[in-house]
Amino acid sequence: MPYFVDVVLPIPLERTFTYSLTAEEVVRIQIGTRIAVPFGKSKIYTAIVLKTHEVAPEVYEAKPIYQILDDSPLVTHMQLRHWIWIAQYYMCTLGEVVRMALPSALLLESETLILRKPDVEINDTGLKDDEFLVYEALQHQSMLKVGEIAAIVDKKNVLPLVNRMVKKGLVAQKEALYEQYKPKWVSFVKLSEAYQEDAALEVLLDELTRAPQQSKAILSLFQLQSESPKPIPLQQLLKTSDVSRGVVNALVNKAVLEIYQLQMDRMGFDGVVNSSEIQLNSHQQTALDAIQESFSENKVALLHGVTSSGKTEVYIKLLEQIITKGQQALYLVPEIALTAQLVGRLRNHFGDKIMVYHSRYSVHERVEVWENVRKHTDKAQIIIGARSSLFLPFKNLGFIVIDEEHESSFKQFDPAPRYHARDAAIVLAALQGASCLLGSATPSIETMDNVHKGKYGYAEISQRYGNVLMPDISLVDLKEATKRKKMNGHFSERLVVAMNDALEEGEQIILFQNRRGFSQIVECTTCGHVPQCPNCDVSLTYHQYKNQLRCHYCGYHMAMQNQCRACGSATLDKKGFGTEQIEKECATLFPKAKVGRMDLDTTRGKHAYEKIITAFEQQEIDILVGTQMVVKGLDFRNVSLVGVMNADTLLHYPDYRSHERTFQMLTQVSGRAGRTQTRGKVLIQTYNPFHQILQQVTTYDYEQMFQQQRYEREQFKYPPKLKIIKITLKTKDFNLSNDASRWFAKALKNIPNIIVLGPEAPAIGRIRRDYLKIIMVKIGREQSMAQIKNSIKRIEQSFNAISQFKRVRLVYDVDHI
DNA sequence: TTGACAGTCCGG
DNA sequence: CGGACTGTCAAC
Repeated sequence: MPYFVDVVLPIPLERTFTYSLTAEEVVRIQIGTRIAVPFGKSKIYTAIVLKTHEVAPEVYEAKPIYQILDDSPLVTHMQLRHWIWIAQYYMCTLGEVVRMALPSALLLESETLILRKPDVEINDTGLKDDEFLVYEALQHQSMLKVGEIAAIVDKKNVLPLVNRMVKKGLVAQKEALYEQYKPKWVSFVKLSEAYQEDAALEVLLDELTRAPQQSKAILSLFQLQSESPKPIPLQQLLKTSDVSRGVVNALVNKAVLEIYQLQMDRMGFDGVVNSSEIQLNSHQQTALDAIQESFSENKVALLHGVTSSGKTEVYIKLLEQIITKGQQALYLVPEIALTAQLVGRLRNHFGDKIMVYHSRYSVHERVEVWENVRKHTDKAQIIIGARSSLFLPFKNLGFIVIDEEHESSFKQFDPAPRYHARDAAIVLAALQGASCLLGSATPSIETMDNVHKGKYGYAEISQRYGNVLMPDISLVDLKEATKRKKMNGHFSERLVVAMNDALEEGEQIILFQNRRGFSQIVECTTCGHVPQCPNCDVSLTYHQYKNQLRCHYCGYHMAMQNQCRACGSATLDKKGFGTEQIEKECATLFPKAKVGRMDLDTTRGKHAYEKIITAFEQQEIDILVGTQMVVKGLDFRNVSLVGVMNADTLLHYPDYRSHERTFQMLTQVSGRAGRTQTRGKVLIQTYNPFHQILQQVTTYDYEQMFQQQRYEREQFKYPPKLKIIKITLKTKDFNLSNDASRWFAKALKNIPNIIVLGPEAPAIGRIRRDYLKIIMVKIGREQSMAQIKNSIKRIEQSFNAISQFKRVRLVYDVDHI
């Protein structure tokens, strides 16, 4: 009887693929097992088993699989169900979800290797230049990867070259699968069996009197043993005793010591746990009760607590309860907020019951977290992570908390799946029967709307922890200040005075400059020419750290020019009002103060971010100038003044969320001020001091902001009243992009009960040589999303049946932010 | 997404 | 005419 297996491959194809299995293989495979399968002419991919059966495919012959990769399934049923939901809801393929979900080290792919043939003798004249280059390289290395060959001969497509050489019998080709994950082994030392008894030991020490280094090593070992019963790493012994590895080796040869290996996780925690019980104040306790009440009704709950009201303590209480029940918990944070501060605080409380998971981790570290979660080890009781931690193989998930719920970085933008981690987390919680808590000082309109509809539970903390007062926020009218010539660069007189006061008191200052003005462009002051990206419709931006001009969208870069490309004059000027400029102005205005800067440029390295934060915490920096980054959940005790350089760029951002986002951002950044007894001060510079949103920020009127925004969204047909699907068409041919997008929009308009807007060219009309067109589809809440998505997919099929449209790529973004 | 294959463009 | 490049199609 033949057996078959249906699998999903980590590539953007709708279909599943069927392979044949032997009777012996079929018993080793379950749903969720990884198997390696040949795909196409030569590639081998990792696939996930969806089902095994005995129905032979009719129109093709199934290939046999290559290899079974797991003894037990790597992916749980629950995960697969969740992933299928994501693929369906966000209109992408299951394969794309799989690629995103699995750490890349678990997704082995074959690589073509080019090998030297041992006994090939060649007269060099028979070889072409590039062939000779490859041949020569192979005399030094026994094998080369395709990419390496491309680098050697400096060509993009080297496959024809390789094929030619294989045909000539110069080289051989091989497909190899790499096991990318290598467990880390650490050496430990212990005393041999024979010397465990005291008598034997005494004899030994006597013998070693003439080998002082060796006895020093033994004594250090004793010392370490007495300090802790844990295994003693070899490295630690060497360090404590300060003897060389040779000395230890000698003892091993004498059979006094033994060295053994243990597999270690790359991430350990060896700090001190301060498990003193957390005491909630009455506001926190009331909130906790309300949350638990919602949970008992199986509702998602929102914790709406003003900045520094102590939301984290409430989370910790709930986390404690979950892990005592023997369940796992997930603590989701926006990518940027993964600061050492939060992790440190939770580690301090929970010790090594916590693991952290996010994209800055190496592939190895990610596999370790994956395995610990899958086995539900003690270390993986609580996972703190960015959005991708939703995809971990939880066994018994009891609780998800989504901190800073309103953050738009929870929505994935570029590669599919374009999912919203908050929404996907709520679905995951429902699947797993886990409770789900959203936390924010400035909840999103969507979430608050769900509260008002009674769909979500609600808890509020309106007092700051320790009854610290909310900062005093005032607006500074830039128009007025400019008219009266009271501006000094980008600083109003009021801001300068306030800063001087703060500095005199020895207090710290944060200056917030939003990202819009971050990048510097280069302009010729003679002819006005600004260097453009050749592939995209954007100006190149200047990057000081490499003295380069770069494109944000495609990565194109060139060296900084000395002369204008258009007119040849050497009058190039760097323009743009970024953090760097503010930093410079600060240095002139406040020569005695130490100024630090935090933006994309200065936080490039792995630890750069932490370094700046630490320097600021330890008050080595007086004034911190930063972009959005400074807004996120940081706790600085000594900051008494926050200055917002210009609120208007935030406000006038052209999308329906700009007002909501301005409120959130300004409220959050204000929250950085005055976290101790002195009342913090916030100065917001703006040309529109009478703008509603700014007024609402100064009066902390969330409710009014919410009511007004919800009303506006309803009037102008935006979420939460309606759902939005953004469809982007990309193609290299401008006319085609017009024709195709018009055709598509026209077809969409035949779907009843939806609103179709566009096609329209986005602000940046061309990226990576592709012309872009955008069509927005708005769907009423009462409509069936699934049905409408099906109709859209059907239109896509007819679209693709038109031959000229085949080279237009379609991108769906459901719940576009 | 990848790779093979066909069609097309370009310089010699 | 070969080589490089582009578009199109199938993959189990």
